[in-house]
Amino acid sequence: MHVQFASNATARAVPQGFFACLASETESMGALALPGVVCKKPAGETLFREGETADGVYEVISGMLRICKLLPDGRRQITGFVPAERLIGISLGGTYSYTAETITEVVICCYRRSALDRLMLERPKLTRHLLAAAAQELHVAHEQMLMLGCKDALEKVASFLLLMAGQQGGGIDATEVHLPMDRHDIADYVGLTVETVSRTFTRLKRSKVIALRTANCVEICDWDRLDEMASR
Amino acid sequence: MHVQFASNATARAVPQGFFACLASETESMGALALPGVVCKKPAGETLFREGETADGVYEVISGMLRICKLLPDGRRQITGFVPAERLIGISLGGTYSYTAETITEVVICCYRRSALDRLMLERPKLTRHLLAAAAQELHVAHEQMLMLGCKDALEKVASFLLLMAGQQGGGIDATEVHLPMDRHDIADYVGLTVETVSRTFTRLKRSKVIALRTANCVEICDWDRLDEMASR
DNA sequence: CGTAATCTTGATCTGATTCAAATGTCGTGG
DNA sequence: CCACGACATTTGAATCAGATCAAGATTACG
Repeated sequence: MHVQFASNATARAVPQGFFACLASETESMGALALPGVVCKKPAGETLFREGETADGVYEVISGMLRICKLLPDGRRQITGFVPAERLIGISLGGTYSYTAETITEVVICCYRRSALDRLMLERPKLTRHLLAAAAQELHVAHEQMLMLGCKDALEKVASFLLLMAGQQGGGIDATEVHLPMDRHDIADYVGLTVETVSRTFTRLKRSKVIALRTANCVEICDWDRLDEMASR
Repeated sequence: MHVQFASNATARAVPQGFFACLASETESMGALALPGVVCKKPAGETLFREGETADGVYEVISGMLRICKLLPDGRRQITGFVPAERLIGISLGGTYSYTAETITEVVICCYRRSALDRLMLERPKLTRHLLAAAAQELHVAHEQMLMLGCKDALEKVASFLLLMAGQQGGGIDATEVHLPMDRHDIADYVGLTVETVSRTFTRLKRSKVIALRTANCVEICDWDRLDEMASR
């Protein structure tokens, strides 16, 4: 496969869904060369900022990023956490409409927007795959709006935990959920303050629905009640 | 153009962006027949519900719809108001992830998912157009999350008014903004109660930033201050 | 007109924020 | 290994923005 590795890249993980989609196309296998560049970034780095010209689409291979938007006075909304196998940066306008920052060390694969644009015209399936990804993102965004607008603190935190548990894969009953982000990130995601998030965690702890191994490792003890608490 | 008109259809408006995209494709103009069905719906009707199998994509020709999601206990989040020239129902999963209801009488054009799916493989530009629409929706969704999670009542209502003013087209300085939805809809959109929305309107009125011709016709008197109040 | 709905206003209550301090965790260097 | 400091998390007490409950005022409509 025709992939350039950047500076400090690791070859251990191979891009999954997106790349697979490209590889499986029967037509013009010879000209497959989508110039995806795999590279590694340390935790706490900015991949791109809201407003910058959107010249790349990224696939997360391992690690986690946060997507956020800021108000002029510094208030921050985290609109999503992006785990492995997901794309970021689909925007198709001239500029990114959000900022992407690494939470952990990540390995990502970068595709240049210009190359993608060219390919999309030749590869209907690629475009459809991107459309599917966008539709999925949109679905998640709608769920989050429901949470932000309607739910109270307990419901928000419960929903957040279930979301994390879900995207941690591991299937049902993988009771150990690891939270790579800090309380401040969680707070900005659910639209509460750090203090309220912390209080809510202890509330869940006291009611024996969860247990905290460490501050960022949650054991879910009672899935059914957590589900109820999330109000769906 | 090959369009069927349903029962009580009006021919006055011709589908814009989406249709135009199809028509402008050079290839296979003969087989252009995308079976779009134009029809009229009265106010207060449900176009489709969250969870139903998503078998259609709709283009709004005139009028306005609301997109909403419900919690089991009836709490409602309106995730968007859809004006003319916009698409609803891009989901690509098996089911709609939200409910669409008419606020005013609307004229819409319905495209069957199956037909669209077939066409997408032949028409890269169509798929790209859908992708662009999805990306735009995603951008708006992110803005709304920022609003729901970070802003206070005044900022929310100000943002809402600016959004409505903006999508009312009419260019800048079209100070008359018509609000086809009721206060309850607005409340569920910005994540407040009807009472708080009402109080906020009077607050804006007293500070001479807006004036209310009627309950659903707002005159924006001071754009700059409204802009500040929205915090961007 | 009169009735029902929507919208506005007022008084009170409450969940979340704010401010402040204590506790816990981790890495560094003595 | 332990002491120290920096930082994240938790807890507590006071305050406040928005919700709730309860009337009025206004508009729409048969």
